[in-house]
Amino acid sequence: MSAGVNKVILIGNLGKDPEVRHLDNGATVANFSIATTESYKDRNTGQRVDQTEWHNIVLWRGLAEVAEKYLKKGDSVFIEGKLRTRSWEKDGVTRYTTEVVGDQMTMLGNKRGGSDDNNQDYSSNNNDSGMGRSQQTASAASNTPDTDSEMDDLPF
Amino acid sequence: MSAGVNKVILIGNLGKDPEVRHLDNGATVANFSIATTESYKDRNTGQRVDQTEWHNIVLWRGLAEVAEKYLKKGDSVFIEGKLRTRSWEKDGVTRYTTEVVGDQMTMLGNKRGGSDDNNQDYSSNNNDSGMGRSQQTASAASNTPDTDSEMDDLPF
Amino acid sequence: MSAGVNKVILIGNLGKDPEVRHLDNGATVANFSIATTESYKDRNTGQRVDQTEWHNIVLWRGLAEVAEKYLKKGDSVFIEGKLRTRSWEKDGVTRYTTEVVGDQMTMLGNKRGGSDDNNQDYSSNNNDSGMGRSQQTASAASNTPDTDSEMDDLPF
Amino acid sequence: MSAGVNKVILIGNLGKDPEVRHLDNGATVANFSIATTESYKDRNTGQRVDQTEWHNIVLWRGLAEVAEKYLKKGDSVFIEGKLRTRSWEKDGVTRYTTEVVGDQMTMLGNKRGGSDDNNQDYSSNNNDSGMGRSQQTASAASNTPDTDSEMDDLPF
DNA sequence: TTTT
DNA sequence: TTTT
Repeated sequence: MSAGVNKVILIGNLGKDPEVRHLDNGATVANFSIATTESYKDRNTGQRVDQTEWHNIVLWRGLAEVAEKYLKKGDSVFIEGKLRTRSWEKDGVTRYTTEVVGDQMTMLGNKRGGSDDNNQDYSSNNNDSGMGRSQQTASAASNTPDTDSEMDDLPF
Repeated sequence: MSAGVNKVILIGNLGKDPEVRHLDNGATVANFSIATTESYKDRNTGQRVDQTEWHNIVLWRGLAEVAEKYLKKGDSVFIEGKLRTRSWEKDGVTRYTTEVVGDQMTMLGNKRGGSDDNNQDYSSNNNDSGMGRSQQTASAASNTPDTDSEMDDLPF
Repeated sequence: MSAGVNKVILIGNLGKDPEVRHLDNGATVANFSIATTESYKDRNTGQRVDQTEWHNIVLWRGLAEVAEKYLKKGDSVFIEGKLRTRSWEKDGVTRYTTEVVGDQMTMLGNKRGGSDDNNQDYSSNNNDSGMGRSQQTASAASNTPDTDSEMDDLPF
Repeated sequence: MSAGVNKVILIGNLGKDPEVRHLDNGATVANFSIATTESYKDRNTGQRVDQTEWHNIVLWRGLAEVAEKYLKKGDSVFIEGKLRTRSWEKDGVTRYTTEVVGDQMTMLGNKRGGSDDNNQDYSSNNNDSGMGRSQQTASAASNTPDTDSEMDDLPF
């Protein structure tokens, strides 16, 4: 349950390879940034100006493992997720970082060849990351039994 | 896994009370229509014209039960789901119906009072429909053990 | 103004080349279908089953011209738009067709080579379809002055 | 044109009344925060925990004026927009703030009565804010002629 | 830091 | 009718 809706939909390119950490509790987390660019005409100069926005993406468990395995700098991805703002201290100053915690990801191609052949969608619910289901879930949350989605074998 | 993205986001009002069926296999399904209205200025007359679009919504299991219990004609809801077109025969003619299969629902208020007090979000993954979790899941898919989302007790 | 929200977000592949018509009033309209595929595990057989959904896309004016020029069978596109159900008579029977009227399109690559090089976004508001703005708008709605979006030269 | 997609969809409640500024160039800008709450079950305690996320909203021109006129602390709104991260200096430290720049808003009701009667949608393109169209646009960008959307008098 |  |  939750009050309200918190949804982000992005298509952009990775600025660098993902940074992936394997936590002590068995969970995997991936961090990377993707860029979206909007261009507009400057009122005064009449010139086209590109404005690039960088989005911090966080993926957990199965999605993080897919990112680790398949995503590289420059790749194009569709990310669906939610906004989350974290605060942290540095030099006695509280700082805030807003991230997009992804729960759905589709790889949209890269320049390494075979762009469309890799166009697949992953969600944080079903753990169909190509390495086999149980393996997938196990590495995402080691002490969680892989019975998380009996209902996703129904087409609705 | 899936190739592509199929997502619908609607906010509209129910034209009638939901029709709810309890299937033999224990599943519950709710059907209702919601209206969204767009107004535009007619080029010739200069008059404002309202154009109302009706959307056929289908909800399964826990969401259907929430709809049965709480949704009435006129209520405003947020629905997130996917498009699905079904075909059926009638008088030897194949007909098509496009529906929105909801996987997320938020009630946005009604005119019966208590609008905001009821503003709650439901998803087809967690079965938090107010009647208790196990009960909820049981009625949605009778022979499915209620272990569907050990991971939703993590805030990410 | 409009009451409610009516939004569709799709990523899929064209089943055929777009059908493009140039209307007498100067407007261009493009029609094509895109497929999204979801796969699920059949409860009884345990087999993976692919379920493909076909979406009827309609694009107007500038977007239609971009489609005419750049989209081909098999191409992958991101489409954002709204649902619209039309009714029409045939043999005395009223039939309904639900379409997605696109107002935003991003080409996500194809198999003809240069996938990412063509990854550009178009909207029904700015008419930046690569052939020059005024030209674009003129063909989209011949008797409409190209002053439609002075505000889109601001980056917010 | 733009490369990629940058879209945010929120439904939440205002934490305070909007702060509205009327700039020297005639533009109006509104800032406010809305909260979305997600609840999850803590693994260890088994308790339900509410996690509230605050989103910084920025609205310009017509939307800002609608916010100034109609939105109050506690009100529920639907916001569609895009993410934008700004940086600013303070005490020699660069700080970042991520905001949602809204381009669509629907008021979903309040506790002051008349919830549904006020359920209307506004966009940053058409300036239909109830005070009359030209007035609306004029205050949003004083030196911009009100010819911005001849095409929005077509229902597609 | 990406991409067009 | 596409795609993986």
